Amino acid sequence: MKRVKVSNNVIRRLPRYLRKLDELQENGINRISSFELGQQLGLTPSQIRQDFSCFGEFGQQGYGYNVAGLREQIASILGMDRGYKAVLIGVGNIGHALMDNFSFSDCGVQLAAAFDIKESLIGTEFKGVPILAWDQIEDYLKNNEVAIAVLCVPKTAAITATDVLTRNGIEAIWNFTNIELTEPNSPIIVENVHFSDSLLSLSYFVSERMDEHAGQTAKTDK
Amino acid sequence: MKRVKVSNNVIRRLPRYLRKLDELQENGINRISSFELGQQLGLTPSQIRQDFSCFGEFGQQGYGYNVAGLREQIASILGMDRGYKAVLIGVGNIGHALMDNFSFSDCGVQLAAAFDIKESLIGTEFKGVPILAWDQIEDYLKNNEVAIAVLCVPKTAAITATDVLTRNGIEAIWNFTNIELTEPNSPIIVENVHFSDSLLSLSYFVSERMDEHAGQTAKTDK
DNA sequence: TAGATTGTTAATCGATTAACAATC
DNA sequence: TAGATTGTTAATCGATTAACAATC
Repeated sequence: MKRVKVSNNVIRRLPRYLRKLDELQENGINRISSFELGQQLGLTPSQIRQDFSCFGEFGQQGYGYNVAGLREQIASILGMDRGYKAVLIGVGNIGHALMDNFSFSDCGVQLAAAFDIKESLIGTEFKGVPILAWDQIEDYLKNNEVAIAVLCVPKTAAITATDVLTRNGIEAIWNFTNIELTEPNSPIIVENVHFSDSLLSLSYFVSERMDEHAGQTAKTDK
Repeated sequence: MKRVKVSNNVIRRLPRYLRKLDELQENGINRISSFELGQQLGLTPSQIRQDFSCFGEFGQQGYGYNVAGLREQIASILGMDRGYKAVLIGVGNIGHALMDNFSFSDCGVQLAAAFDIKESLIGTEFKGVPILAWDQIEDYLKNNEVAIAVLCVPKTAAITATDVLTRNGIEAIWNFTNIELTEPNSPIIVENVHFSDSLLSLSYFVSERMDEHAGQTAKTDK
């Protein structure tokens, strides 16, 4: 596969392409042009073709793209076919919700185990995923090739947990704590899920809208 | 307040500024330059000054920025001082986790009520937030000025729920379902929290890293 | 074949960075 | 005052859009 340096913007669009292609496939559509795809995603056909061209030539002139084929290509680009293993750290509210609701396998990731310090949880299973003692994490990581840690511990435990995980060969942390983990020196990949950032952006857009509206009203009133 | 058209990139950086300023304040630092702030956030001083200049003049030559003052300005830009009310729809796993763990008030948002269809939940309270019957949502929205709906229902209920909310004057939806709600015609503001998009990006970065490493090893081997 | 649509090169647009006069 | 640092204008860089030859 081509691996030129691809911009962050392109990478963030890939999962959206994937979701749209899945939807098209569900609806029995097996062919689509960049024009039509652009319409449905609010992007220009040019941009879509540029995006894909970072990774190869997936279309056919005069025809467009085969939905199933393109879907598989993008899935592969995203690494969904690599069978990455993940461990979940901290089976509290958010951790439990992820185990219950979120389909790791839909992303091609295998949730292999969860870890907690709570005695009543240790040794149990949830949806087929064993919950183990946090004490055993180092052993576990030595014996299993785990790429991703899903960090769901309370704020106070975040730094220590990250240290342990990093020292034991974890490649990436999917960070659900509100702590900024990204250290300049660390080679670990961190993907933050900052709920508050998301809500604050929303709040901004609402405010912007209301101010616009207020401005218009004022103008009309004159 | 200035309300020129501000780019999305700038808006997405505002919550990060806020978090950093909160952290500085906690550490008793009450003055910072764009240079130092840039260092800590991995941004250039120029970018930071450009970003702030979209909204006003918050600094002072030769001194820098007052941390507390700047913090309040950004909070205000984000609309945190407007007391927006929110309702949460669907007290399942993720809904419950949000009510339990997430501090709406830290974002200046008041979670006024939650709604569900489950009999055993209706009429109860969780952390001071009443859980009401979904049937009563229209009434509730007519009698309360609610800006934001936090959508935590199962996929199958998402579209219907959105329709009801939109028709009853909700300004914005904070969307935790995996459904793409953004309709081209609808004037409603939608902020998506797509866990899978986030994990897939992470998966991409891990794959990229591994391919790079594999490439280097191959080269070294020659 | 003619029409459609790709992949890619060139043009445009917007965002980031650099530079610097203003000034605390 | 001299040094520091802002806000802003200009320069650069990168991403998006447009155009078009290639070709299915």
